[in-house]
Amino acid sequence: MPECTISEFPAHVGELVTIRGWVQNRRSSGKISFLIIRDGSGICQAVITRDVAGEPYQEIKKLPLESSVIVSGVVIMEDRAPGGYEMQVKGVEIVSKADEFPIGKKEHGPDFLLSHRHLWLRSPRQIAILRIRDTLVRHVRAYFANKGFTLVDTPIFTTTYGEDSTNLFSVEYFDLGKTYLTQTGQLYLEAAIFALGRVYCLGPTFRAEKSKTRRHLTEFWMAEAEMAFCDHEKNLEIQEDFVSYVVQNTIADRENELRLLERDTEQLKKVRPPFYRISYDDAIELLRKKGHETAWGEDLGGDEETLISNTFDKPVFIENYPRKIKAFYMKQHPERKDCALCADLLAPEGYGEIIGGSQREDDIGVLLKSMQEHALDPARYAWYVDLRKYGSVPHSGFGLGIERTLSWICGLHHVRETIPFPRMLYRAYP
RNA sequence: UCCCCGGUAGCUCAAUUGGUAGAGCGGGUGGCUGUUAACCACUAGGUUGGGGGUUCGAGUCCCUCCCGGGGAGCCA
Repeated sequence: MPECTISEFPAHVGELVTIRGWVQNRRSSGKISFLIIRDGSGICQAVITRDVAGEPYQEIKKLPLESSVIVSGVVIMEDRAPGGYEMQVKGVEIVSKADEFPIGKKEHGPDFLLSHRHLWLRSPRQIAILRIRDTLVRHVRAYFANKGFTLVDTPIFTTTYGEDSTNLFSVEYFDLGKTYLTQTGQLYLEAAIFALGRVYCLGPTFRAEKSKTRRHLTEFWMAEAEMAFCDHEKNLEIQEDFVSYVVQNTIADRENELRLLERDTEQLKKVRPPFYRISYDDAIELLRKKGHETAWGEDLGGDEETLISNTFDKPVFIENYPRKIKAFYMKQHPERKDCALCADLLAPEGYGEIIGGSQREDDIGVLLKSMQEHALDPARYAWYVDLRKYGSVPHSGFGLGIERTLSWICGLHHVRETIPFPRMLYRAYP
């Protein structure tokens, strides 16, 4: 008997086929049972009657949810069935009868669901999010491949830190003492542009921040790009193009999943270049007009970001932050010496920062001074400083947070649903 | 580290000014040939997060500890 997947049903109408999967739901009557089967490609309704099944019918109608089964039957078109196709069952082989499944059909609280994340993944909503995540990542890679970027895998263990030393996870590394789990691949990407011109990486990053908010994970994935001979202006243009590309392609490919999540994609369809651009100075002024006093020189918090991003119907860049609140490697603004040639990109609808980017300091003198101001040990960064000695060029780059971007695309309340196994302040299980 | 909220049946939640701990779902038993979180009947299921205190009496009030959630700081 030919095997097929549920997603292939349209090509097998009227045929006798076999599918393999799990019992996602079950409804039964005296002489007829409806099993909802999930096989990883989709779900279908399988109809079993006592007359056809005979003696095993009594066992089939009581199958515990999530039991694994091999089901054979004829595929028909049926409006009453979810998805429009149905299997009229000839036989059911029980592979493994499940214990009582902890995740029921009614609602559950976040604590319970997170503790059962390994089982929660099977629910339709989580399946939809994981599929959209896969699609998003594919388009991120496709964009870079199409635009002449080379993938450069950056190390997870590092001895330099890109952002802030207090937020590093440290690891004992044989006889070399402490190394740290990477916060960013950027510094290594900078080395690679001298070989490859345009490069990107996509991997996990780790931040030991004691953050308990819906925007934070201790382990998250970031797509980072770095480009030689690229100034701040060009950097923003590429980011607009990149974000528009991945958003438009992802929502086009995943209409069904986004509908299941009840995501209104009208706002997302507007995500096309150019995005809005305001300076940090303007942002402070905008916040003041909205009755939210923020002193110049302070970083923008979650509330501030939400307020600003809700003001615009498309993503907005906030440019030229004060240097003292930004990383040491950002290039000094030529006119505003106290500001950096950088920009954060805020997603609309209150989702906040999804990209941080900047032109990098290529002047060795200014870089060394900046490292001094940030109290960094020059010995650890000798290799990074070297890059300014051997053919230094203007260069820029940015990093996109995969989970925050996915959270925005899916319209989720919390980033924890965007990653298969979230790592949070008080949670590293399962 | 700080602020706020929560912890009651396997799960989601009720329980009046302190007065005999309940419901829905899930489980079990039975019924039903087109169900859509199916439905109907019956049934089992509890050291109310731990410890201490006030009281004739505590799920409820007080103290303390533990666990979780949301937020702040920080950040993608």
